[in-house]
Amino acid sequence: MTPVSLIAKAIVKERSRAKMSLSALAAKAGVAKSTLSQLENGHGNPSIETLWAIASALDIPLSYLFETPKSEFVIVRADEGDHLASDASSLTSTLLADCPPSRRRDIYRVTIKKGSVRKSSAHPEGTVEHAFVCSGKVRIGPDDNLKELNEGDYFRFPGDAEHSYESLTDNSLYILIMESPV
Amino acid sequence: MTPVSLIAKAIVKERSRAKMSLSALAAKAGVAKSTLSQLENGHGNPSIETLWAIASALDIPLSYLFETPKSEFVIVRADEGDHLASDASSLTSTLLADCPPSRRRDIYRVTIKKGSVRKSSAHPEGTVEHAFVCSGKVRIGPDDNLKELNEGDYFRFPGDAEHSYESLTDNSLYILIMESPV
DNA sequence: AGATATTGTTCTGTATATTGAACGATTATC
DNA sequence: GATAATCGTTCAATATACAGAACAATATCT
Repeated sequence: MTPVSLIAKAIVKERSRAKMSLSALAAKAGVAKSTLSQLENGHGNPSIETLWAIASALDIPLSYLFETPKSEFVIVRADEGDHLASDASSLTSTLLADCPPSRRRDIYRVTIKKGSVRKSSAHPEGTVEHAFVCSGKVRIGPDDNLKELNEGDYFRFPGDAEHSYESLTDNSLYILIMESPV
Repeated sequence: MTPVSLIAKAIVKERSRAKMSLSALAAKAGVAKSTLSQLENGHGNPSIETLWAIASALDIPLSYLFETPKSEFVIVRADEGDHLASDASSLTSTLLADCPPSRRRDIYRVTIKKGSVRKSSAHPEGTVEHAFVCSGKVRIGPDDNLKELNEGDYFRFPGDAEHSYESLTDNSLYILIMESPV
């Protein structure tokens, strides 16, 4: 995959997300329509300033033009996971998620009490959430994909749909990592 | 800060890290020395293919040419932290770390037994580690900045120096997030 | 020391990215 | 239904990024 074709796809995708016409984006970015048109068709070899102008007009950081997205469910139970090689047998380490390039990963500590259900509306498209339960038992996930997690369980799910959190024990503590396209 | 000046600094820094001469890098990347020279001096407006070639020759992803690093210690005790507003009082959420642009954040689950001390040599410059203790008590951090962490504690520290992990209880479980410049 | 590479910078010709206008095709407005 | 606006593409002219050679300065040889 050549860099230009990657960029081409990214621009097309972002422009449709921003609901802008090619002409409008070109005008806002201060580049010629023809330039943008060629770019979106994967032709040419744009300069960095051109890309910068386009990214700014789209309100996204430059690096977002190089990423390749993905989104899926992953659940790793407390006793599961690919253990990494470790010289000391007293230590086991499991890679729960490797980070795609150019994404934000904000880290939260969350405590939740039994009784109420915490609803969260859909985050921006492409958002992914990672939950890791430290103590207690929680029911979590998109409304059509709720999972029950025990201590040590890890769950990754799309955050760009309505989802909820609920504690099934008196108190629950979990780490929430909110991953969003920058 | 203009994009070209950012790129200029990044290339200079990376080239010195790779211990390459300007001529050697230009040759490996397949671009003229003059082009590279101008770039490093912040002149011109490079095309994406030129940057791509240089990044490849430096063995780094393109997006690394746009980042601005930082590194510091942060520790948030179990009962500390800036709680975010929450409609339901049954839920408290604390932002432990917001993610700088263009960095990898790989997530690990780690269990460690009492007795041995797990040593880790220095990771690439700019690496930051986040540790969140789920159960047990651990002593963790760079050798000159070891911290004792209890359940619920969060600790962020530079990973580009020698550091170690040790369990002070029979068993400990913590989440380790390895943040690296990419 | 003398000779020879190698360092990074500056210059000029050429290739090409960018522009602005003209284009037909669609959609909106009256 | 006719007019007007906007859509995205294609074309010629211009601005400029790139390659290659010449350059002085430093480093590495015999």
